Amino acid sequence: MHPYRTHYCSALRTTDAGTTARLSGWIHSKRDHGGLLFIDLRDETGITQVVIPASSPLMNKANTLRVESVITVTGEVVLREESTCNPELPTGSIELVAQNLEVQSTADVLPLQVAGHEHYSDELRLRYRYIDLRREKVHRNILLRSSIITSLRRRMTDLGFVELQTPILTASSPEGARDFLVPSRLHHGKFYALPQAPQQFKQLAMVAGFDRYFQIAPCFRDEASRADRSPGEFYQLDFEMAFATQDEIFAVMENVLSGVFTEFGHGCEVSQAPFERIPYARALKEYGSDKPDLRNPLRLTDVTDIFSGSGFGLFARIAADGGEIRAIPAPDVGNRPRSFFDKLNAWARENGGSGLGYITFTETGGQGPIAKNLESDRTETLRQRLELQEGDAVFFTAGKGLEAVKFSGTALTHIAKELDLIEKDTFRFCWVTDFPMYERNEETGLIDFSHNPFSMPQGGLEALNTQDPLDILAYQYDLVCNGIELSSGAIRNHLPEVMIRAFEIAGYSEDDVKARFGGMLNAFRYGAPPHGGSAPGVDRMVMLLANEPNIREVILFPLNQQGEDLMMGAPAPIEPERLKELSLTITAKPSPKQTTPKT
RNA sequence: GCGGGUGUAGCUCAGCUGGUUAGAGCGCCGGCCUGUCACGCCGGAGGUCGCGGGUUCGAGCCCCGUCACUCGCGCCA
Repeated sequence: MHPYRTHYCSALRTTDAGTTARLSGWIHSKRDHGGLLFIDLRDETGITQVVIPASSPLMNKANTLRVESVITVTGEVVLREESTCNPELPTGSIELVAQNLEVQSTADVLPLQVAGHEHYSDELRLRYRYIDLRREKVHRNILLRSSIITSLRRRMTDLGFVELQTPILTASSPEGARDFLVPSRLHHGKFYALPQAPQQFKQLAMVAGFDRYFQIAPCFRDEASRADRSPGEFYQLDFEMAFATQDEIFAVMENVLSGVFTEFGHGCEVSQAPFERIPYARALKEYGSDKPDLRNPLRLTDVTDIFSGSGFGLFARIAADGGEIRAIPAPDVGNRPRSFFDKLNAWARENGGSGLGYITFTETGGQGPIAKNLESDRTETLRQRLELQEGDAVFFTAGKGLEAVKFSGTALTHIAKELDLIEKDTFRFCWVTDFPMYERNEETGLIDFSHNPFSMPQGGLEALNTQDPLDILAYQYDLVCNGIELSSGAIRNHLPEVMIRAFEIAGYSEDDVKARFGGMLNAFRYGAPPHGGSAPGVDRMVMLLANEPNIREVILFPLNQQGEDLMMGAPAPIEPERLKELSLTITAKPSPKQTTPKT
């Protein structure tokens, strides 16, 4: 049809000079010099400068086009004069002199500009996501995501995993989050649920004799969002292995994630196998978190014994009350002004702590409000235990229970950031292992599963029958990278009697278990292999590799913080006929306070 | 559900201690320009200062309420 090859906008080089080329793309920018018009023509691959000469009959047509209009230009590839080359562009030594210009589509005045690096509100960007996605950075993120997923698939396949598709319309599952429900038209009054994870299906695939399964799996949870947690839906690299030990599962993840992070981590240092393994109990003790950030060189130290019965009454009382005093070393802060410590103290008060006491060490011993009241031999013991010197300081968090532990972890991270101690340009992975099987529900006081109810308890049936449930650990592990939880996984419980007993401890009767998970329970009665797996989050992986602080930057069409799609207008009310067909009635929204209806 | 931040032109923002006709950059429209590459120069249009109420001689600014967006807490194994 056309006598010329169609090129991409990044294709032409000096060697193409003299040939005729045909380029299609968006008008990235226009520079009108009166008698001479330059157009930067852009497609996904790059930009080529198009020139419309003074004498050209195309001038009028081209003049009326706004940026982001779509055109096809045919013309001669011409070498630029040396002084007019653009070294910024791979195509910068040639230009296309237009002989024909076809307008494919004109653009209205844009709500946001594609060229340039202007900052736009998320609301605007999401409403016009199709324009936003033309912009270089976010477009590159989405391409990166595609490459990462391709790489994950290849690496899993190379390790002998097969990709299977599990159902999207399924039954409600008990995994903790709220389900998205889908009303059934054919089954009056009944609902499907969208899967929070393919958990039960992948386990059933193991029972079905598939040895190694994986899937880039969509997961749905009706919970609030965070900057690193998109509302509604997200993707996991879901996988499961038959006859695998915990170490074998770790080895797969270490291989795949080390590989992917090295491949896409643009030179950042990446943890190599084996990743450090930190038992849950130790993670809380040393990091105050079940998501340790190994880039942080600081560790927590328990100094409760030093303050117990000491002259510093506040901490002595907390210790006597069963609380804990935790110390955070702050090396080389002796010359910081008082305001540095005051600022940290203020931060603590705003972030869930009652304050952040400290002692600074000088040649005359401990200084500061705490040191005034603490016996000097205790101060010295403290200094020695934390291996601190003159010019260093130590911060304290004090309190009782998990909340206090978590605050100590938050403070540990904050102080390291303030002191600029967090290692840069590196991906530090670790496993957090040996999660407790059960925990006490703070509200009800009853025993609850602390993580995945389908995990195998360590010690099996005997442990369930003989130990305090709160002491039982599970073969349950998290994969953490730079303090971000990438993945949860477990060796699963594949023994019906152990499963029934495990649920019994959490308050489910055998009949409950049969009613709710009958499918899986039955399956385990016909020969089930021991198995386990994990499911690292794809979105978070891409976030880390794209170095983006917000998960929306790596999702093609993300929902906003409230879980709405501003572009498509979702969620939306539906027609009364559809409700009727589904036998559904919408009642007024229950409201805790009286609100005036909008007019 | 709760707490913080933001809301001023199509967009990004400035706007002093409450004081005359609310500004800039980009974009848009018109004009000039043959070597620019985020072209340049000249001119122009464009505003319910999120919305409602209050205080005041006077409110973009202060107070109360409300809405939207966003960050965090709760929630999410």
